[in-house]
Amino acid sequence: MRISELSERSGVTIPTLKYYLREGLLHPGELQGATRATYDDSHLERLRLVRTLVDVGRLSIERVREVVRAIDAPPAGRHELLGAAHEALRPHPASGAPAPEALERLAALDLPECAHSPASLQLAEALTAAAAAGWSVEPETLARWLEAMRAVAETDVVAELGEVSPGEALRYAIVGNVLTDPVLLALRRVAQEAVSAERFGTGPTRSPG
Amino acid sequence: MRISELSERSGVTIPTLKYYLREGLLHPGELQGATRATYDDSHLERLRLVRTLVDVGRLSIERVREVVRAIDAPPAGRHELLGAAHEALRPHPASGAPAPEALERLAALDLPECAHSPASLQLAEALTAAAAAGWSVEPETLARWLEAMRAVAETDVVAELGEVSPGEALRYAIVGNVLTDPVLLALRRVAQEAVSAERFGTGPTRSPG
DNA sequence: TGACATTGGATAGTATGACTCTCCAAACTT
DNA sequence: AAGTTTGGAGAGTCATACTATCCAATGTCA
Repeated sequence: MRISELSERSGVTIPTLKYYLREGLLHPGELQGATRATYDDSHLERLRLVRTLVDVGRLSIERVREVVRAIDAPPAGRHELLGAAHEALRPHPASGAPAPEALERLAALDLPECAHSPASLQLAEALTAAAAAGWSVEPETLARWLEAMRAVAETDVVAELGEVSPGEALRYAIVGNVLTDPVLLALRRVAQEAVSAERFGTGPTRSPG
Repeated sequence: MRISELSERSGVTIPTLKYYLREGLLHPGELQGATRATYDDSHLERLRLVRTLVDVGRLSIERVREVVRAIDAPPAGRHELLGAAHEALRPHPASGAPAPEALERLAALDLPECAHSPASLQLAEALTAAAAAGWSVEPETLARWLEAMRAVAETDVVAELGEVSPGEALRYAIVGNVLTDPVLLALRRVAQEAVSAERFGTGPTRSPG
């Protein structure tokens, strides 16, 4: 298909398509002369990925470029794949390096390959940011939350078991996390409301005194 | 204290402080003449809130303004408080209104006051966005995740039980969610790695074939 | 075959958000 | 009295993510 059809079918304007091509978010179409190129389903799929990362994941264009490059040249091992996905999804740098005491706390969770993975680093950074803002997460709380997230992760990793290519598995892991992170956080809020309703009653208005 | 001291102690530059004052993120200091005003600990605390929301929560300035207004004029009821907190923390509008089928799915979770809370709406929107991007979350998965998040929420709401003012409780709920959402997501990734390691072995590199 | 639309590619411009800078006169400090 | 600091207002800056314009070379269709 030509660029105009790609634009129509993807819902992305031609100027934006050209921008994505320039920025390396979209691989070039097959050139058929100086002023003609054709695009195919791989471009449509890529655009869906890009729009998901941008709209839902709020990733910057630069981060999206990292993601598509990783998907186009994925690591070979299953485990490295997950690391690459988590690396791609790391939150924007808020406060910087994790505090030493945050790293120590990871040891208490007895995880495999503790402080070496992107996820562990992410956790240490999140704990550091919370501590800096005066919020402490108790060790028991952290352990309990980890158990809860383990139950969630059981569901997650099952999805990556299929015999697909590394690039496909990586894309799957990234898109899956980007799309379901908001679901998970919304479920947390819903659960908070449920617990609150149980404790304080479901009546529409109650004064706190 | 004067603005220069407020700047030093908070780590926020004077121009930015003036900007926050203009934008209503920071309440005015006590005027003591045309060119003098004093600030106190309430300003320091407010700045810590604003910086947390901006740096960790990535909230826009406009959203932060909503938050501080809500904290300054909070709803009276305990339950409305949580709703106000969730309203403040709603994700940026990605795809818009939730699909009808997403709303139907909430009914299957047998929650109190299902489709009326900000959190339920957030969940419906997240499910809609996922579906639009071609990702379906199975009902059993959703139910399982809800159970997991309920365990998390038990810890959360306990923190709001204290006999504090509504404004303080609201601030607590908002800051708590903003600071621990990243912790929770990082724990999810860590758990994914743990599960992956269990299934595929902990060896540093394994080819997928 | 020739007018006219489309394309790839390059360059420049725009909109938004979040600051940051500059001024000014009126205090305050010394 | 000289010099610094302040509150307040307005304009300027910077980054990000597009969006618009131009151009010559095709392609298409009457």
